[in-house]
Amino acid sequence: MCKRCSKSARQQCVPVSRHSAAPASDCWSCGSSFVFCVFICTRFGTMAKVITPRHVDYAQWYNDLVIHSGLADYSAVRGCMIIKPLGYALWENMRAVLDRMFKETGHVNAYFPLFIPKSFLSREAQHVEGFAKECAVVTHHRLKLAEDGSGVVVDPDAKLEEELIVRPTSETIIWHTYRDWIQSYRDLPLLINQWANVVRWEMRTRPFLRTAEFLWQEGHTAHATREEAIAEAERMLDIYARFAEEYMAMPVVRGIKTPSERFAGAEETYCIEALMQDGKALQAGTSHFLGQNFAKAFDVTFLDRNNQRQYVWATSWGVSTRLIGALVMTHSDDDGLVLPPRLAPIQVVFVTIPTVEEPQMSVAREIAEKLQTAGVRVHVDTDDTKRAGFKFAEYELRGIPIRIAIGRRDVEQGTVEVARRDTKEKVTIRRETIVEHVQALLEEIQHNLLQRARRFVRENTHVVDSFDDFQRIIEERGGFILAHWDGTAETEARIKELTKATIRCIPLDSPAEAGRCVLTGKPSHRRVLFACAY
RNA sequence: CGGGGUGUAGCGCAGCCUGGUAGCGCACCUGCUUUGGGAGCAGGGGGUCGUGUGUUCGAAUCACACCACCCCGACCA
Repeated sequence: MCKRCSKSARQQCVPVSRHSAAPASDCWSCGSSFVFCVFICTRFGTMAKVITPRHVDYAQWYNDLVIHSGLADYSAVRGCMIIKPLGYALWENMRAVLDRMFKETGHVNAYFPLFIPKSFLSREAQHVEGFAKECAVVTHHRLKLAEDGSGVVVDPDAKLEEELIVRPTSETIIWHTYRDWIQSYRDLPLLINQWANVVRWEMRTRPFLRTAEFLWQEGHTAHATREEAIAEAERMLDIYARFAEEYMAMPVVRGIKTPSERFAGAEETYCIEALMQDGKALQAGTSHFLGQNFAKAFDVTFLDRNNQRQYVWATSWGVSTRLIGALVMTHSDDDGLVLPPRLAPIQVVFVTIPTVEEPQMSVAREIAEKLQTAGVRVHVDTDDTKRAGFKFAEYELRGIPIRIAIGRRDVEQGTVEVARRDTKEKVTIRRETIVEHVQALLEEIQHNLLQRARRFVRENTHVVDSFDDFQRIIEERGGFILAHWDGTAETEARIKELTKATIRCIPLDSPAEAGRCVLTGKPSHRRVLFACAY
């Protein structure tokens, strides 16, 4: 694709080599040098999947990877994606871990309607303002056959009395319901979570990162005191951060949002921010202290121990399938996905060489069974229509942490070849030691991914004191910038205008430090985290 | 919502300028030979050329309109 004239790059003939970058060249149409993706010709052999290398075009790499790895597919509906079995299995694993963490902290699951009466969205002014522009609206409830036989049309007689909004989030309908559920301090706290889909009619979409419909969980809690609600919001943020680091191997910065980045209707928005490989930040989860805003809008009160009527205090918190995008952009490389073992749907895959020959298959099955008994998620490839080399590339593309290859020589010598996805290293080991070796290696890969990602964040976090440096770093390298800010929305907006960087958060662990605003020079008492964001 | 671009086989593209009834690579199917990093050879199947109207003896090709999608901005978990 040419950035200037938008023509596709002309196909070029390049011998098959997954490991050499696709060459860039001048645009064949307009002659500019903005071409950033040249297709690799397949004439020289099977070149099933082509992924644009990251250094050529990071956004294209991401799109190629999501499609070719089998995470997701484009759909017939604009802005909506199909989550394929691999992507969905990842989501199921994330959901299982988070669900357990929620339940361990006393939360229970429930399900509220997809449709929300329009009038509900008129209740909390700020909240409405935040979502009104991107809502899908249901106006009719019936179709009929067109009179000219051309298909079906909306039946004008089936107009809804009150239009329904497809939920962009469920605060309104949930708080409408909580009004009936909460009478007394004995009904509190109310700790409910729901796993659901939501719709936000976005202008521009990207697989997993921003789609019109997405899957998420939304927790909605009610509390008797302000302090308890704040503690809840912080506790859930902590769970998100722990999940990101311990399971996704993705380091995050915990912080609070500035007023301009705050959730519509919240008094305080907490967030975890992650840094992607291209130096852009990604909000990976949010937790909100909603104060009494929704309690007041929906008149949710309780009688306390002193028989005093009070409004309840609220929180809401969520993570979405966006986490899959975050996972991809944290660990994956030019050869495909790299999945952390704790979330990988398949942790170890067995490939026999040649294809499916005995006794290699029997050996593979035997070892696989031992691993499975030891709690490892394994897969034995029994497909006899593809060759070993093809399978190697395919499983690397799909991010499986460990591949075990068994050939004739291995059978003779009582060995197997173990290859790890994160470093691409291969070792030949004795068959008897396989279970211990694999278990240790899975742990090491998990650990290595986190360490590698932490190093990346460390090397791309810059403490900056002059606006010149600020601009230069944002332009040349990206990454996180820790700088002083005078605390005003005007300065925040001005910096965004000049650099496209926004305040991602005010880090919770940032120490008090006297300084001067990087733009205005006005006094500041702590550094905030800036970055260009997704 | 502004600016640009593209619609031809499942995917990626050529053909269009200069109208004559559609082609290439991959994928797919069959057979043989291969098999320690995306196999080779031979044969084969598949397309109302985005939609509509017009010009013409004749339209993938020219004109107009419409639709869809993509990219770049503004907006956003």
